[in-house]
Amino acid sequence: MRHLDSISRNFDPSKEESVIYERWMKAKAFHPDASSDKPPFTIVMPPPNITGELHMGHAMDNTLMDILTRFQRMRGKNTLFLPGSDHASIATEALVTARLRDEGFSKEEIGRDAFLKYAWQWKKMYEARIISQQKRLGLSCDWDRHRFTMDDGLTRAVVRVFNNLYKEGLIYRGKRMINWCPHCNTSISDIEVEHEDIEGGLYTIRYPLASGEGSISIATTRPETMLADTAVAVHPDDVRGKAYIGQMVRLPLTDREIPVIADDYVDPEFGTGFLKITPAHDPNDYELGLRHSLPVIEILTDRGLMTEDTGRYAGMTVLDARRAVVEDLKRQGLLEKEEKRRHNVGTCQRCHTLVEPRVSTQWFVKMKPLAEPAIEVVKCGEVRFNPDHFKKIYFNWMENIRDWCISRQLWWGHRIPAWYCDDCGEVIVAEETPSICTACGSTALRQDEDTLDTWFSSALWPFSTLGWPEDTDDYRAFYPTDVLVTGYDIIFFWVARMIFSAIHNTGNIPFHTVLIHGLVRDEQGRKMSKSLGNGIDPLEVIDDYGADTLRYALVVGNAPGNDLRLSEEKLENGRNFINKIWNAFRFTLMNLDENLDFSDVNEEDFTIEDRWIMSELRDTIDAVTSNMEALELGLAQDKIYKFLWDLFCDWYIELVKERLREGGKSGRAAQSVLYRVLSDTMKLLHPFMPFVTEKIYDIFHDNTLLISEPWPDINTYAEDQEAETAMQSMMDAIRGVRNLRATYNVTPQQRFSAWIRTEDDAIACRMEEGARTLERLAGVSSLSRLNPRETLPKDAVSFAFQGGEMAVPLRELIDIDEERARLAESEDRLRKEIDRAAKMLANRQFTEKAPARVVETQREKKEQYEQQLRTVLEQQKRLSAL
RNA sequence: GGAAGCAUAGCUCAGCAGGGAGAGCACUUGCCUUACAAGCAAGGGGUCGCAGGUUCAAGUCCUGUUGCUUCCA
Repeated sequence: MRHLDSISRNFDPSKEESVIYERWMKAKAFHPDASSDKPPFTIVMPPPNITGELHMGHAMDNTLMDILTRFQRMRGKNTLFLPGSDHASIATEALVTARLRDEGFSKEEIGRDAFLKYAWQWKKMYEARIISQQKRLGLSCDWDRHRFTMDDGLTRAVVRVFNNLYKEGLIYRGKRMINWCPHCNTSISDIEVEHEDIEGGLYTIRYPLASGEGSISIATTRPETMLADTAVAVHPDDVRGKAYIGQMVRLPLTDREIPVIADDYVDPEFGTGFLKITPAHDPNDYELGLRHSLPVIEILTDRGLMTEDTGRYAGMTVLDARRAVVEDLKRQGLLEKEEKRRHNVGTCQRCHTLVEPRVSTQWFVKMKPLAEPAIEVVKCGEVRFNPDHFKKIYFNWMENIRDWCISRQLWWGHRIPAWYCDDCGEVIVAEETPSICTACGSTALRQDEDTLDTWFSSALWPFSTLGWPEDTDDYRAFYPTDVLVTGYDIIFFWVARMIFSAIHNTGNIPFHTVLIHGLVRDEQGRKMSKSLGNGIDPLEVIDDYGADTLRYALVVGNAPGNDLRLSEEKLENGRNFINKIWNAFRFTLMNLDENLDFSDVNEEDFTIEDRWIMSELRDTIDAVTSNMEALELGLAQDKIYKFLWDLFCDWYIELVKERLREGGKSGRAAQSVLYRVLSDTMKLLHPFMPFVTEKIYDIFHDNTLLISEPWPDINTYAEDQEAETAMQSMMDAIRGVRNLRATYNVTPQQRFSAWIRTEDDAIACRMEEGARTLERLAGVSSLSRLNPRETLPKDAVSFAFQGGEMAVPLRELIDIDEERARLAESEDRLRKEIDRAAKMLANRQFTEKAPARVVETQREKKEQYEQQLRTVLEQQKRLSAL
């Protein structure tokens, strides 16, 4: 056995963690064998973007997954935690472009191939950085199976899915209203648009009637789009509009005339009841335009600037054009009113530029047929959300789903596997690059310039990473996966799309459980963000506190679906906890003999506290295991914390110190219990704090890796109600004496004798056996039992504990008045309790309807309180006799 | 406009099967008791947002209401 001198006073994460991680790696502890016959457990990691560093959200997400993984591994599952990263098409392209700009180039200048080469370099660098960060967190991922969304295999999966969906008519190319980000210069999907209220203006414009008699007033928040108006609409039932329907109005600032039409889409309550219709630049107007076969006039370029045909406005930004149009209208006396108004605008999720709705030719996925089975698997419970209520959000989106615009005007990503024939215009979708046109035989083929939405490949992640579409060993062994852990912010983006993609392509659900967690917020509850500068870098925390502490802080109070505030306080808490564990370990170590084979310890050598702590450990294993199974990780960690600190350290260690000093059979038994209980507690805690637990376990058990050890078995510990009850009395008694000491400021050095009076022989026996414990923990120098009928000595102060009464001779030390007050308070409290219980028991409704167990509990409580009250009354009598 | 979540001690939050309100931190008091002062011991502190209802019994279930947050349109 090692000497205590060789064990430092504190656990030093910066020294130990990397060494331990190396040992795991060397042992291939994270690497499952696909041919194993153990039942599988699979988690695929939501791949972080290669755009930067790991942030706190990743740290929490990854920690939760690692806890589940380590737990299942210890439970004997063939466990795969598959890591990877995402190419994040739009985000990466923006960053790479910006980097190029810093170096003085534009992406157009260097061209597509050079740009991609540059992006791959970027990918290599950032991916490596992220992996090293994840390793520092202690993640037990199988790095051999690390995947990137643009790996060859995953790209094959993307191409296969695109081809299949196209053949099935579920992918189509067409001219539709889409969202255009003028800054990112690409189309984006509906869910990449964020809606926010901004302060803007409401302009009322006068549209003169073509007949020359009168005009129609129309309110709009986007006056510049009037240049693209192709109609004015009014609700068919609106009396104000009746006379105008069918007439033409002269569109100001242009030489066009447009019709007044009737459509019940128009809200008569809004503005003047008349609505300008701009099919090219508003999704609702576009739909309305289709119904009425209105022409579509575009006035914006890809860059969000006014087109050449807008005359004097050509080249202006939307905002400049708005000012100019308003100015011109004013000058012509056509601006009737200008008022302030908050209105809702769409912005790009990525860069927060105002999104321009535009009509454009893009590729789309037809969603309805794909959504239906995806809704069904959640409805029937094949896929479960935790917390359950998130499925409502899922249903709401899936049931109102619209076609998904998947093409992006970007270079970084999966290029769309479609080719166009320059000669006959044929569109060819294929898995391999075609050499001739399938329609006319021409070789003048051009591949579509665009790439796919990043989420198109992420949607395939649970199966593409395992080798699909090939029928690989991994795919057979680990698919479908088990739990998906992610934040509620990407239920639409990712979870929903994985579910329908998996069902459609593999015929199977991708996972049976979705564990949703919240966001990590700062101390004040604000979202961590770059712009606020309130983000905490997980790596810095690991440098300062170690990974175990960070993991602890990210799990403490973590309930599914809830946001989590991370604070210095929680980190200090975690650090203190590790220190506590470490010292419990040091204490144990310094009290162990060389011989760790405890076969010489017999059942009857165990004392009541030994039996008690083992019974408590049994309860803890049981509770923690069910919490883990129910994915209640915050609760599980809390239970281990309480067992270790409040029971094992505060009581058990204190209780056995004497026995350890004395040695002998009893000391040896205590050693065995310390060793066993601490070892098993390290197992329970290992998924949460893998490093410190592995280190302790390593010193206890040579050449055994805790990570690969089996989860503690509840059956190795006996349930011992007797020991639990006995210890309850003992702890009550000790607390009672300590309380008196504190109340009367009796110094710890001052010892005194005590009497115990009880009708329960077993309790008396225990107390007498535990006399030495009472001495050490409560300063009671000797204990003598009084006959139940015997009166207490006159100078005694007593208190009741569960099952009896204890008295100490404190008369000289106490203030009589204070003691009177104390007793009066006790009396008051006890009477209230008795009253409460008595009322319940007197209620026949209660005794008849409540479960017998509950009634019995109340009866017992009443008796206990009555007994305690008798003690107090007697004490009062004695006091007044003084 | 539609929907969801939250409201419990000074602060941050647990309380998942309805049976007497919990933790951490902060606070008060006393202790360097040779595992740990990153510690030990003893304490104070809450009409569980408000109003109804169901029940023998409601922080817990139902309805309404107020406030905050979020998602969708």
